[in-house]
Amino acid sequence: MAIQRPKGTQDLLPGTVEQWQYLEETIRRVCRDYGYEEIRTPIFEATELFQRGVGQTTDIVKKEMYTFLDKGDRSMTLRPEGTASVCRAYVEDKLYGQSQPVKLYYTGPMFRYERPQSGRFRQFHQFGVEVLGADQPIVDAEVICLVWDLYQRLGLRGLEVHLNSVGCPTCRAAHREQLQRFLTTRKSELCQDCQERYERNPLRILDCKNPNCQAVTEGAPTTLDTLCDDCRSHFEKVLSLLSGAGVAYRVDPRLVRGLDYYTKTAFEVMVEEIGAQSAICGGGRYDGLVEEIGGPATPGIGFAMGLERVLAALQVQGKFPDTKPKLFAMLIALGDKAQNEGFAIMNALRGKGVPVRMDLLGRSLKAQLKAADREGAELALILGEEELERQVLLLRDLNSGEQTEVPLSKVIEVIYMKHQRGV
RNA sequence: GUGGGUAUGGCGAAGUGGUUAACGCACCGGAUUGUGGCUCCGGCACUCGUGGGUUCAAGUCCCACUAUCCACCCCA
Repeated sequence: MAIQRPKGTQDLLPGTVEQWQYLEETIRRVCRDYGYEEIRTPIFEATELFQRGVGQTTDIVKKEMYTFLDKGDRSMTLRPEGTASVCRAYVEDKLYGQSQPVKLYYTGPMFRYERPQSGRFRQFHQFGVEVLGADQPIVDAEVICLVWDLYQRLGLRGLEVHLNSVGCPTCRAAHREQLQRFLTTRKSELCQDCQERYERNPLRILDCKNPNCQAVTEGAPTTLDTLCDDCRSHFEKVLSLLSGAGVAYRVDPRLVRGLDYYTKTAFEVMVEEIGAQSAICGGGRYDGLVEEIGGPATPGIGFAMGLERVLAALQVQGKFPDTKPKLFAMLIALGDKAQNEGFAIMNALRGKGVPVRMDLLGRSLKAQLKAADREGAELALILGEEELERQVLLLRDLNSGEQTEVPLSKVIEVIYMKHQRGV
């Protein structure tokens, strides 16, 4: 059987690629407007970076990484997300020495070994933003506003920003203790996974989708209940800034992000109608991450957006602009000599920026006209032996059917002028 | 990793055991010789994901494998 692409990957074909380009262009424009600069990091990194950065207890590290040994027996991993790499670069390339904060963005493929389904792939694409070196709540708000603004520019509707604060290490410890105390008598009612989470990472029990666990945790203390004064005022400031900016957010005390590095603000943007995987963007603050991977203590915040999912939302909402490239003229040459002459004319016109094409299959006049029509050409430039003899070219308007003769010596000029006038 | 659905020409899609595998779209060719878009005519699957099995006979039944889709876990 013929070789097929790896499971969970996709070939992006003409017709679809234009949609990606549109999305990417919009992203770059927003980033430029907000003063974020692009960073490009390797697509694979030392496995240890993700183990330490993303966290040993996360699903990503436990079961989803594409890890391999290179020829020097070093363990390498195709990046499952972008934040760890950006922080590594911040440290390795000493970006902390530049004026702070450093505002970066990236787009590119990420890899996770999972069973594919709607909105989930093994190779998928993310656009992400990271701000390093600023701990003020205004940064959290700006980053969320950037996301919101991007969606507005794309024309997406029905979005909801879910917001929470998971606190700092201090209040997190207090929360952990309170939560464990709350659950202590009903621990046996929890699902298998949550029983394990009870010791390792009780916070995640709040996020369990099992209806039984949700019932058990009804009324359990949330991270919001146990925030320290600093975290609380930080969160409140973020909320008030977002309200002022007109962002439609909803505080969700049970929102817990799947990565270990988050502190304080955590958020997700959800959109219905694209299937079960409705999170279109996720992010938050990670004030301990840079230090964790060996850099100076540096606050950070960022998000990652799944481009496949954004495109899916644009698709169902019918928000793509028309991007079909428009053909202006089809040059139809009949016979070998005419082809030589026609080819030269086509090149001259192309040199002046006029979109012209010629048949590449040696087809009949009829077939070529048909093709011109199908490709939406305004004009057909017909050059046969007869015309060549008389040094003219037939100029046929494909909309009206009108046909006139133009001397070969004036063709370039005439067509160029018509193109300029848009006729 | 677990569960369910589906696999027929480039795409969509009939076919519910029995001679030559509907149809639509797309594509190609033609309808007086060098003229498109509409119309008409014609062409386009020695074969039904792969491998076994049942049967006189299988695209149609059974088994396995593979692929794909959807869902769970989790996430983008």
